[in-house]
Amino acid sequence: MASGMDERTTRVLRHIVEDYIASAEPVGSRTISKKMGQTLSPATIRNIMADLEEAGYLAQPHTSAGRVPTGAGFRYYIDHLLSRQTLARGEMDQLHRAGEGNGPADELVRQVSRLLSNLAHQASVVVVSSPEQQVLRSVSLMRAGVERILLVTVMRGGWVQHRLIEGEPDLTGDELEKISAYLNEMAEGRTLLQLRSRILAELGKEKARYDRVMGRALTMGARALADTAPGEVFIEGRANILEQPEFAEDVHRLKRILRAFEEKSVIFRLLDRAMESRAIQVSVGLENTVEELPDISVVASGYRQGVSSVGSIGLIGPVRMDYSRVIPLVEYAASLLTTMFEDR
Amino acid sequence: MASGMDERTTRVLRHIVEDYIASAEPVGSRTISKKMGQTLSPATIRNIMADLEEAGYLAQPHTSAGRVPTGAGFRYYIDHLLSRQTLARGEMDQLHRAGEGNGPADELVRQVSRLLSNLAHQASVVVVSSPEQQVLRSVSLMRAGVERILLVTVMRGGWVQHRLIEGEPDLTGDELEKISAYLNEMAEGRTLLQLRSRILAELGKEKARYDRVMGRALTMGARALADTAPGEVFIEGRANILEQPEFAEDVHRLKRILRAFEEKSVIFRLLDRAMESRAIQVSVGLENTVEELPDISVVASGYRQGVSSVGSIGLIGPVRMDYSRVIPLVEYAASLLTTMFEDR
DNA sequence: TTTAGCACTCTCCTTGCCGGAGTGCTAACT
DNA sequence: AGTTAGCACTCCGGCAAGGAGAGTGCTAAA
Repeated sequence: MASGMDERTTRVLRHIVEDYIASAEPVGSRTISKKMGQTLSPATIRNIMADLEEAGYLAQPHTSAGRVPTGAGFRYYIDHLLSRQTLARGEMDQLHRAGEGNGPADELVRQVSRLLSNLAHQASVVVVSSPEQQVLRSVSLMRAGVERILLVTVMRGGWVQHRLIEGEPDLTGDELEKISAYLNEMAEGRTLLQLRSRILAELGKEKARYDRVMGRALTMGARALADTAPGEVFIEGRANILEQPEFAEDVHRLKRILRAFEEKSVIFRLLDRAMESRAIQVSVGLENTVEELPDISVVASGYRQGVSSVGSIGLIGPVRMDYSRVIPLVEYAASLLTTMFEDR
Repeated sequence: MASGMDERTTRVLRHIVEDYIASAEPVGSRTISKKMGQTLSPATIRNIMADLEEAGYLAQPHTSAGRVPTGAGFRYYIDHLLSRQTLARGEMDQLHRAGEGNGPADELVRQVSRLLSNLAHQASVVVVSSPEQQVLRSVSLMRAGVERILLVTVMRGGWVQHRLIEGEPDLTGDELEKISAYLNEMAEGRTLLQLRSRILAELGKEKARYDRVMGRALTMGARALADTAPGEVFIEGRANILEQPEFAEDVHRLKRILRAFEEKSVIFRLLDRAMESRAIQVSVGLENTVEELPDISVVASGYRQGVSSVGSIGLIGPVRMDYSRVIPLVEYAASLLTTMFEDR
């Protein structure tokens, strides 16, 4: 049914969607007729529009307003009609500079995200997936208080994380260093997951019971890694979504989305499809997996550390987005993150 | 001039401010007369109101609206008329639970902040001042990539921080551990500031030139601590400010404040007065130090680690805030943070 | 000094009206 | 058979007029 449209019809659809993206207002037959160089009269366009409406791609807010693309309309546009804009040299450079600077990984990621947000006039989100699958570069145990030990892990790619181990009897500095060194050796080059199972395996062996350092290292490691860490979320450019009239007008909608931004789990759900897939993902309105936000779109792409995906970056905004511009932007940002983490 | 008001006048002012806080609408003489048990007629109240307006405490949006307190009116109310509400048992318990749980310090602070925001229906902000003045518990150097070393510092109170040292020639794991151990010993119990000057002092000495481990430790330490870290900002409950009609109506104002939330430095400027002082600080509208936000209030209080202030927590919202409730809330939250960091 | 009374002002809501934009349908045209 | 001109119709948005409501300032009396 979707492909049962002739070329003329799809051209009309394309113009409607693009005009609506630009103007945020229902678009009428007259406008489209002009835009297509008068080759068809408004009346003809109206007929076509009626067909498109019947097929579910357009809707009328009320009789005798213009037409507005539906979710399905946007979907069709994105899948079949979209012609991507090429990014301006300057935009690419800006993103590049943001990502290639010096500084800790999280800071750089934040900057890229923020810039992306400003360029797209949408809110930008980065999720860093739970580091379970990531390869460790080094770990260290540090004293963090009375009966508190901190396990710091640095991943390949420069990601730093720490977990608190509480209620651990005090150790001398020397002991702690030894245990730390032992764990570090065991960790390097393994993923967190691998490290955990390795520790559990070692714990079962005889030797662990007799070697004090080793025994302590293993039990502490096991405790620290027992529960999986949740991963992180960065949201930048919340203010930019006020640029979009759909949010500026409707406080209720704005509130819903701001609330969603405060729930990490919601953001995870929004972006997790993109995390797995290699290609860019666009979910339009109702398609997205989060019931609370049926009227927003997410454009996101995963980025990788070596071969394994470690997170994703994307934009969140109203369904009416300039996809032809926003999709290349997100793709470029994602590839930038991938290269950022490559040589680290 | 301020104290040149008789008790009756101030009572009227108080009622006006409180009514306005509750209703968000200009309040008229009739309302106040009723509220004061008819002891004075509306006409009398009107006279008093006229006096108050002349003195700068009230304003009329237009002839024949009611009166609205000015910034000065709020100021006077806060300084002289305010009677604090006592917190509900349940609210205190909630805050307590949020702060006394297990987990890393930043996580707990976030939770407290968030809860505070929800209880007050305002956005909540926590700043953690640059840790220069804080006492170190332990430090550790970790490998973080090719020619990258990570310096992790844990403060008393459980605050964790890390800085990247870039372009550092590679070391064997063993060397790194030794250097780390050496630095750690030197750091414990000192503030970052002290550690830095200590390092610089040692660097000058002869011995550093001959002892390889020591030399490297000192130069790396010096490099890592060369520039001061900026401190951190957590903002929670942005969505809650939409509860306030003044922001829900006025998109422009909302945008300004959301933008401000994305600039750490602005938040620092907003809260730094509170950081130094021991008492709670309330800055009303124009009083606050940030030109971009002349129409918002900040209620904030510093919290301490031992004797030195290490940050502050507060609320940001419209000038029309329920100070009698919000001030005790912020105070309690601040004292909670102080005790949280005490036994860590 | 307080208050009742009154005229006045201003906002806000409702109502009614008009113009503009857009549609659907029909009949004529190619 | 598809396309288009013409036309009647619908709906929104803006604007003006009018009335209700809330509140004020002033004056004169208590």
